[in-house]
Amino acid sequence: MSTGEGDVSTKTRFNALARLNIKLALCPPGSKAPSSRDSSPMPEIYRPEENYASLQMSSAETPHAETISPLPSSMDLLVQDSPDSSTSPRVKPPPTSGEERTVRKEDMAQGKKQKIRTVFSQTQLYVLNDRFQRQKYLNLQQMQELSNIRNLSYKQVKTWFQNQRMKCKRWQKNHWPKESKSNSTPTAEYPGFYSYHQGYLRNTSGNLPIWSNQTRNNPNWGNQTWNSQSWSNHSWNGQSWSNHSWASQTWCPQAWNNQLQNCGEESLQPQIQFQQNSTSDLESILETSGESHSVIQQSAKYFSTQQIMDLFPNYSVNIQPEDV
DNA sequence: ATTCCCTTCCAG
DNA sequence: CTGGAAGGGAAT
Repeated sequence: MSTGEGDVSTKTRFNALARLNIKLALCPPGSKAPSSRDSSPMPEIYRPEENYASLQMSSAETPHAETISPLPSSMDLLVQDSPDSSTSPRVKPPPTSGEERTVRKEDMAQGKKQKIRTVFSQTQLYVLNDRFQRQKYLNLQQMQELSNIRNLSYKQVKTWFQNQRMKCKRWQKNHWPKESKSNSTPTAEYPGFYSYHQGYLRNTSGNLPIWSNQTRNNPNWGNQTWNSQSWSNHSWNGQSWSNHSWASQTWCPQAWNNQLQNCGEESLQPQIQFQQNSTSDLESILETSGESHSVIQQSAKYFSTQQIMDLFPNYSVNIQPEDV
């Protein structure tokens, strides 16, 4: 734990992108997308210092470097993020100089460390979910790349994926407790994706403010139609994920490793598919950086200004300061 | 090193 | 109170 994440700064591909210096004129649908920028002026998330430095982002922040408690392993966490929305990943209400909300001194005294619960932004969750849908296990490199996309630490990505797997697994178990010997792939309908009540994402009830069904999706969700091939050539240059990782999944190997198997087929169709060819991943697209700017333009249709900035921190986005 | 699994405990 | 990020332990 101490050493924990080996967050090697791998942010390089963005440099190329940054040069493009694409400027977008965004017009959020209804100009009210995630208006709820509300109170918290500078949302932020924790992230390891390793990455922290390079991505300048709206550096203006760092207003009050949240003094994170004496958390040993959270020492590597820094606060910083771009404004996103109401769900802004703000962390830990400031200890409030004056009234430390009784920070469980007893616990601290007992050696218990104070936890800080990060709240990921919508866009971060979107990227993560988007990836998780088609890939349940990431190798080191992939996690690092993913973490760089949105200023998350490797550790956070890893933890998030682990938690997602457990959540999905739990959900599945509850929904097919009796695996009627059906050896076939347990088509789970894990509705967990996009059901983050904290944000606007919410698929379960068809309440998708931002990236609602933009059509453009092929009816084959959860089918290995486009998925299978897209991932097969996506190369797992990582080492052992194929062997060790998913082979060890005892409870439901097929569902998991199936890089394409997504836990919630019909339940989560709303998803933006910028280009439904080789890679539909936001991150993947970004990495290729070639046609990235079209992607951004695309995304501008569905994301709010803040979200765009959130997703493409290194782009100079021409935004209209529409905030409340 | 990773994973699963359970637990802890904060944020909403 | 719940959801979920993170801590920690055991197994691999």
